[in-house]
Amino acid sequence: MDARHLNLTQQLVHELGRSILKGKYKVGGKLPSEAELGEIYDISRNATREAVKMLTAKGLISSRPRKGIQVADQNKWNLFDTDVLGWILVGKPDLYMLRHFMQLRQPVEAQAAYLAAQYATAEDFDNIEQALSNMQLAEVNNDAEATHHADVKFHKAVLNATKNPFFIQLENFIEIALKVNLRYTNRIKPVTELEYQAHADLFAAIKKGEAAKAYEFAMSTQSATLKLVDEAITRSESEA
Amino acid sequence: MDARHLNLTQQLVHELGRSILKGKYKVGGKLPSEAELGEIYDISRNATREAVKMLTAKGLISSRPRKGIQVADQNKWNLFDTDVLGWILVGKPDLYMLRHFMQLRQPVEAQAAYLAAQYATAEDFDNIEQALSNMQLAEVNNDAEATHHADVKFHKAVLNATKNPFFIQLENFIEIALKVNLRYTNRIKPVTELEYQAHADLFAAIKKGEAAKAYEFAMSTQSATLKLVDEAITRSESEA
DNA sequence: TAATTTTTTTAATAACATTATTATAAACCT
DNA sequence: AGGTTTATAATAATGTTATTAAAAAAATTA
Repeated sequence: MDARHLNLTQQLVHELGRSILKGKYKVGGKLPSEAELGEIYDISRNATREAVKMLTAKGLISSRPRKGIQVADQNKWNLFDTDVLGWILVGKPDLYMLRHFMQLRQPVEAQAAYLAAQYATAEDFDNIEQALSNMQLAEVNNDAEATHHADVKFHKAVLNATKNPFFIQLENFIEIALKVNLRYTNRIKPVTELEYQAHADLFAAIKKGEAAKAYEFAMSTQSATLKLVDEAITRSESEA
Repeated sequence: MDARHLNLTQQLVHELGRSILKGKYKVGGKLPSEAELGEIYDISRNATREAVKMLTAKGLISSRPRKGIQVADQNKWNLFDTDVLGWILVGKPDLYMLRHFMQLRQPVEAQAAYLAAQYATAEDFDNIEQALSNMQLAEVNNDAEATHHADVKFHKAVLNATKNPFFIQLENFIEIALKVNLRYTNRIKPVTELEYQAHADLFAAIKKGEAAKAYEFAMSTQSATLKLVDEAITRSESEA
């Protein structure tokens, strides 16, 4: 799991980041002091301090003299940070989390499709098309992993085509959203067919520059998934 | 400008962050080495290193042995980080940047309104309503600053009402978007009337739980602004 | 109760040793 | 000779240790 090529600081950042998102350290609760952390993980205080600073920069913790290091309020967390998103996966994403992802993903994907139809270049078309053919191939071979991979690539390519740095930045968000989705796919969406066709239709609209149409395609696809998630939640709540 | 209560590390973080977003250090270009930075800003190497780590955590720079500290690719920047967003303002946001903001803001606000209509609590209603009355008062008094302040508060209250951490996190994004907007308001939108009414209509829909209606209200408001920005860009491009 | 002292913890500096990376040059093979 | 591999040296970050300063909470005292 842990890449050994990471330097000590980054190793500790990931260790603590994961721990916080797993709930080992509670929101508002205290972490061990600098000295103690250094002791526990057997690294110097300076390396420890650097890790603390990095986590502070990501909004996960705050550290003040005499108060020590404490987990910050969740609304301070930089949820769009690649690392933090990754740690969410390591944590315990549930159906509610999946809904949160989908609630944002829906309008983002739709608008991205709209913008892509307006701003995509020939290179973007190539990228999207390649992801698409990979997806088709993977589906024919019934290769779930390859399908997922192509899916991620497709959506990233669309985001890239928007030429909007905010949407491009959301690549990470979409990637993690897809991973969380994957985790629940069996439960909420038994049928994985027709995935390719929906993506192909979206691409066709983008390539023709039909922004409104692309928007509607993306919107309805995401809307369908969101509906499934809502239903799954309703189901699980009625069971309990 | 610089708050003196910030510690040295944070002061340097802001100094360098602003410099990078102002373009003083170009993307892919090199910053002074750790030792040099310490020399320049007259702080120790440890404090410098901590600042470098924080900026690394925000995706602005990367530092590797022998290569030195260099400005990372823009697509690595954590654009949704509060600090980074703030530094964008200090930089030179132009109409294109405003468009980028609006392109994302539009669907986010619309979806937020939709979700708020579903999930808002009595407390949320109070918060939104209070912002609304502040806005009305400010408009009557022709107090631009107070209007802006109430505007920010209104949109933050709506985002909060979604109960979705991702939307709540986007408070910063919306706040900066509004500030960038404000900077261009005179140029792109000479008439600032009817602001209150649009917000009041949106709140009414949210309070009645009419999600689809709230969505449409927000969408059309944002759409109108985006259109104005698009037109302003077309105008300025035809002039040049 | 209010002011003061103590104690804990981070903030900051300094000096030093290590490791990783890259450019350069030397050696080595066709 | 030309190209490839292999040492080597230079550079800059990485990491450690030690010490002092400042801040803030808690305990003590007037």
